[in-house]
Amino acid sequence: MSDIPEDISHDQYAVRLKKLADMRAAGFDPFRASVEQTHFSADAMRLHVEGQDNAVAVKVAGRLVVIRDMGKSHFVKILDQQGQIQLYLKKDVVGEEAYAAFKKLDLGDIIGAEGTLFKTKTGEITVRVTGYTLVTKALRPLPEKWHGLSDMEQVYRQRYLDLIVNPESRARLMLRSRIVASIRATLAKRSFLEVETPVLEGVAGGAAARPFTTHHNALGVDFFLRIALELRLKRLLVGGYDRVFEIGRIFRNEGISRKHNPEFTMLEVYQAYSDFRGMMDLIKAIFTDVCRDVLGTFEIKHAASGQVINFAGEWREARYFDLIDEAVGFKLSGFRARENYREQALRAAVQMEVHYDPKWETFEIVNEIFSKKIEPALIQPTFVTHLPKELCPLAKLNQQDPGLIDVFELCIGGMEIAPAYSEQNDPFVQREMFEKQIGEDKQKMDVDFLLALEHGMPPAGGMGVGIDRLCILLTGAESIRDVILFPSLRPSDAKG
RNA sequence: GGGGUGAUAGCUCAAUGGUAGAGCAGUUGCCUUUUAAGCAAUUGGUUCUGGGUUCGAAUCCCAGUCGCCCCA
Repeated sequence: MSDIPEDISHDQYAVRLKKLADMRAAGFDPFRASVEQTHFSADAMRLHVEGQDNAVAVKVAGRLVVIRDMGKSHFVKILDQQGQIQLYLKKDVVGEEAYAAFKKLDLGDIIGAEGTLFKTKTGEITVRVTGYTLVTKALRPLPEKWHGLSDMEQVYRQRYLDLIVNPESRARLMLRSRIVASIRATLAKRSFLEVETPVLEGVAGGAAARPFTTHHNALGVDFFLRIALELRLKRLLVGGYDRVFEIGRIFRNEGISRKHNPEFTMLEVYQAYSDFRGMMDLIKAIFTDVCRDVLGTFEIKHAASGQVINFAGEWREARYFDLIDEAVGFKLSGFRARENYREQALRAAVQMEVHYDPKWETFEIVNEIFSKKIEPALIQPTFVTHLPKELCPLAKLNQQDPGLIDVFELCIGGMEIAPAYSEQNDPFVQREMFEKQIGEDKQKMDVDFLLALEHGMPPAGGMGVGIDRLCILLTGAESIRDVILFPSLRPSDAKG
C-alpha cells in the first residue's frame, strides 16, 4: 500500500483503501466469512413491546446507509432485505476501543450488530448496540443519500446501487418477485405442472418474430433462441401432461423501446379439455390472487390515462370486429367476405389516420387500426374476442364463422396483456395454417410438432402472459426497464 | 434506421464565449436520544471522446461514444 500518496483526503477510494490496509495491519479481516443474524430489520422491529425498552435482544446485519455522529454516541441505519433499521451506539456501552473503530467505518460498509430494542424520544424503534462487527468493507462511496441515483444509465448498468439508494426501485422489483410467486401459487392450486423446455431450438416457432441465432461448436450447427414456449408445451399435452405451464425467458431480435426488451419473460399455460373461455376464468383467478395477496387492492391507478383500473367485478367482453366497426363509424366487418373488403379497409385506415404499408395484407391494415386506435383506449380489463384467423395460425377456427378464431386478447391499461386460444389440434388445418404463414421458407416448418399433433393432442385452452408488461401495469412503471433487474443495454467500457 | 434531447466533483445539480460553483459524500475538530441531525474549517475537475472556430470554449460548429424520448 506504499503507492498511496500522502495527501489522499480528496479521493474517497484511496481513503478507504488506506483504512482497509490499516485494518489488515492491525489483524482484522475486512471481508469476514459470516456473521450471525437472528432477524431481518422489520421482523426485529416488530418484536419491540411498547413501554418495555431493552427487553428483547436481536442480531441484525446490513449495509450502513446513514451515519449520524453525535460525538460520544452514534445513530446509524443499516439496510437489509426488509429495509432499514436504526442502531444506537454509545461510547460507554460498546467501550472505548470498539467505539473508536466504529468512527472509522464508512457509508456502504456492511456490519453485523447485536443489542436490545428500544424506542427513541422521537418514537423510532432502534437497536441499542452492545457489540458489532465489520463484515465487509466497501471501497466505493454510495450515491447521494437524498436524491439517490438518477442517471438512468447508471441505474441500469449498476442496478445494485439503484437498489441500495432508491427505495422505489427496491420495492418495485421486489413486487415483481412476489407477483411471479403468486402466479405460481395460483397455478399450483389448480393442479398445473411447472415444466422447463429448451431455450436452444432448431426451429424457432410459435410466434412471428425474428430469432437470435447462436452456434453449437461440438455439433457444428446453428441454433435459434426460442421466441415462444408454445410448441414445446403442446407436445407435453400430447404426452399426457394435461395442465402445464412454463415461466421462461424468450428472445426476440427486434427493437428496444419502453415496451420491448430483447429478452423477456413469458408465462404460457395449457389446460387440456378446456378452451379459451376456461382461460378467461384462469386469468381472472391470477389477477384476483395477485390483487388480494400481493397488492392488497383491486384498484390500480393508471398513470397515462389518470383512470383507476378496477380488477374486481365483471370484465368487459367485446368482439374484435364490433370494436373496429364502432371505431371506424361504419360496418367495415360487413365487407369481410366481399371483393371490395380491402378497398373499404384502406378507406377506414385513411379516415382513422392510421399509417400503413401498401404491401400489407388487408387483415394487417385492419389490425393496425386496432392496435393504434382501439387497444390504447382499452383501459379497463377487456377481453377482445373473435379475431380474424390470420392473426394466429395456432388457434381453433370458430364453428359459426371459420374466418374467425376462438380466442381472446386481454387488454388492460391500453396494453395487450394476455392472448388466449382454443388451441388448434387438427394436424391438417395446422399444417395448412403454417404453410400460409411461412410461405416458401420450408425450413421454418416445425414438422416434428405436426408429427406430435398426428398422435393426437387433446382439445385445450392455452394462454400467454407477458410477465414484464403485467408488472409494468401492476407496479405503475413507466418502462419495461423499470421492471427488469438488468435490462438489455449496448455494451460499454466498464466504469472506474 | 430517422428525428429530438442529454453527458460538468464519488452522487444530485448550477455556471452571458472571459478565474468552473453549490448541496450531499470525503477530511479535521465540537456535540451521549438524532431524523436529509447540527456547528466550524477544509480537500476534490481530462466539463463524455476527438477535431474545428476564436485572442479566449463547459458554452459555438463538425464527427464519434453512451443514455433517454418520439417515430419506423
